[in-house]
Order: sequence, then structure tokens, then C-alpha cells
Amino acid sequence: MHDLFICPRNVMRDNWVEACPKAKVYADVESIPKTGKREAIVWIHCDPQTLPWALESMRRILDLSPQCKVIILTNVPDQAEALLVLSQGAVGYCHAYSAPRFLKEVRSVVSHGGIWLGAELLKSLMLASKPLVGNSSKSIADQLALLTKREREVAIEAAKGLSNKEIARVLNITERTVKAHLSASFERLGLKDRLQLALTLNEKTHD
Amino acid sequence: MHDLFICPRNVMRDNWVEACPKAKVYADVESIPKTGKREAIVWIHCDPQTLPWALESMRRILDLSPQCKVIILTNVPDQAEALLVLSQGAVGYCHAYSAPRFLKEVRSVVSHGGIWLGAELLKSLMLASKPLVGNSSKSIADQLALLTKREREVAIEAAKGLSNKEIARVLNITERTVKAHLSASFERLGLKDRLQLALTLNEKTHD
DNA sequence: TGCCATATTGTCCTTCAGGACAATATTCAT
DNA sequence: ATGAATATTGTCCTGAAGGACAATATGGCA
Repeated sequence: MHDLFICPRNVMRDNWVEACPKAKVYADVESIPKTGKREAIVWIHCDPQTLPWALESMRRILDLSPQCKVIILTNVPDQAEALLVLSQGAVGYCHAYSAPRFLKEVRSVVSHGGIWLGAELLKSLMLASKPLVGNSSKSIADQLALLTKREREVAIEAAKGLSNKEIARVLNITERTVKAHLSASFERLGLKDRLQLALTLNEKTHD
Repeated sequence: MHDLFICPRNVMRDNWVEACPKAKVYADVESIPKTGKREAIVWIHCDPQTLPWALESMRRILDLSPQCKVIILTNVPDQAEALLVLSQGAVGYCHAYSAPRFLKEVRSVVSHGGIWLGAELLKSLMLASKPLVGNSSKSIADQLALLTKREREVAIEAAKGLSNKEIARVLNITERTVKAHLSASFERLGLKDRLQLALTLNEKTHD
């Protein structure tokens, strides 16, 4: 699977050359020779201003050769932007100045059918996807079962919207104890904070 | 970076051996020799019933050696389970019967700091992060109708669990503006804070 | 008897949420 | 042209949330 770069300035950066020695560079999609439906890894360089152009280029490449893999190289990585390009068909999104070794890794992943995204982006996706988890086969009861008795009691009060002080008063323990149980519950259930806890425990069960 | 497998049955499957020829297998965390703070790729095999054990094993491993990479191998891949293990620190989640070539690829990705998840899971994550409105009942739509366009946009992001900073980034406005819209929304809808807003906009039960 | 899990609590710290008061710019209806 | 609503942003402030590190006590089990 060969590589090609699309860069408005029509210049290969050193790290790109080192990562993909045999790659060719073009200024735009039109400049690419028509080579039939061969698979390629297409690296499109852009910045926030030229993102729409990059997205349009990707669309056209994927229209012509759906089996191509498109990786977006940006000067200013941004999560929302990453989500946008990935949702529109890119299989990778990384910094244009990344080390050659890193780019080789990205190349390896996508050439085998993988998708590349950073840990921070994955974290955001997981946060945003909590409703999905709520609708999973793992019921609320199952999740509560992962907690100890006291953790459960505290979690339920927190899910109602009570503050730590209010929960402490209701259960006749200190605020510090409330925090300890909540932190343990967050970790056990894979939740970020009490808001996610509240959403999780208030999910409708499926009967 | 060497590999080790944790499998209750203390047996290496053929595909594991082929993917990681020099790896060692242990029945549990206790059986692992204390080798100091060396990085390792730890593959933990489990099924739905032993997931809690696997998660606990991972926690202990990461407590002892935070630089270790943990990959969960399951007999029954499940999206919610994948999200749970990834949110608790795993960097990979895949099928225990995966081809050696595939496991090698996973190994390569995580050893270079990447996180492995399948294209299907990523797709689900991105779908799940779409706006909440559309699946809501009329009452929620009615409440949203009380807000201005911008207030609505901010409220929806907040209801997903995003912080003010994250919302500011997504909508390309300042954190101060986010706060202003949220405060206005709380007052307009008669809500105390973002937790109540989240429960209201995600509401499925009527108590 | 010893170990582990659980429950409880303390101090300290950073970050975040949200309110108060204030201001400018834009859009739209009158 | 004017006024109101909306959008945006600033500074400043307090209180809450949550994490880190630490400690003691209790109950159950091998």
C-alpha cells in the first residue's frame, strides 16, 4: 500500500519523508495521476483555515477510491476537529510535526484496517458515549451490584442531585466519607463525576 | 517491552504464542515475579463472569507499575465492557481468539503509546456522541423551546457531561460565555445546576 | 491470629461551577 | 432611528467537587 501526501505547498516535510520514503506529494487532488482503483494511504495536510478544503479533498478521494485510507495532518490538533474528520471517513488524525517513528506507527495501524486517535480523544469519546453504556445489556442493577452497600447508598443520594453536605446529613456521616465513597464508585463504574453517575443511575431500565 | 499473559487456566493459546513467542503466562497477579518497575505489555484473559477479577488485576498491576500497558482479552467482546475497561486504564480490548497477526498489530500500537479499539467501537462512540435531541420526548423539546438557540446548544453539550471548558472549545466561544448561557438556562427552566439540567434533558422516567 | 475488604475520617490542595456586576456588539421588530 | 433581545466577554469572588496521602476501627474468613 503506497503513500501519497496532499499539501497545498507541494512540499514534503522531513519527518514525512523519513516515515514514507517512497511517497509522492501533490498540491491537490486534481494533480494526482489517475492510477485506477489502487489502495493508497493519503496524508492530507491542513490547518484550521484549510480544513474544509481538506475534508472536500478527502470526500473526492474516497468517492474515487473507497478503499483508500485518509489521514489528516494538522498544525493545530483539536478534538472537535478530530471528531469531525473521523466521522467523515478519515482513519487518522495527528500532528503534522509528529516524529517519523510515530507516523510509521500510524501508517502501520491504518494499513491493517485500524483507526488512529490519541488517548485524549478516546477519553472524550468515551465520556460522550455514556448514554450508550446506559443502554447496554448491563443493567443499572448490575452496575449498582459492583458497589458496596454503603457506596450504593451514597451513590443513590448523589444521583438525586444532593450535594455532599446534604448526603452527609441524610446518612449521618461526614462529608469526607461521602467523598470517599463517591470516588470509589466513580472508579468502580468507570465514571468521571457525579453527573455521569446521576445519568447512569437514572437511566430507564428495559423491561 | 516484554509481554506477559494472565490467564486463570495458566495456559497460552496458540495464537498468543505465535503473536508473542517470548511471553510468559501466569495464573494471577501474585504469581508474577517481582521484577521492579520494568515496562511490560500485560494481556489479561477473561470472560464476562471474570471481568471484575480482570479489572482488579489491572488496577493492581497499574498501581505497581504505572508504565505497564494492559490489554484485555475476552471470549465475548461487548461494547459496554470495552468502554468500562478502557475507561479504567486498559489500552486495548480485543477477542481472545484473534489471529496472531492482529495481536501483533495491537501489540505494536500499544507499545508505542497508542490505544487499540476496533473500528466498530469507534463508530459507536462517535454515533453516541451525537446531539441528544431527536430522541427526546415532547416535554423535553418543549423545555428546550424555552431557550434561545445558543442557550440550547450550550445546554445540550452540558447535558452530555462536558465541562464548561470543553463546551467552549466545541462551540468556539469563551468559557465565560458558556457560563452565561448555562446560568440563563438554569433560571429559565427553574433548575439548580447542570446536574439537574442533564437529568432533565436526558429524562426518560417520570417520577 | 492474621490478613483483607470495608467504613470512616482527617488535612491539604487544585480545579471547576456558578453567581455578581459590568460592558460592547449585533440583529430584528417597531 | 430606536429599543429590546440576544450573544459575547471581562473581572472578581465564594463554595463545592474531587483527588492525594494518610490513618484507625471493624467484621469476616482462612
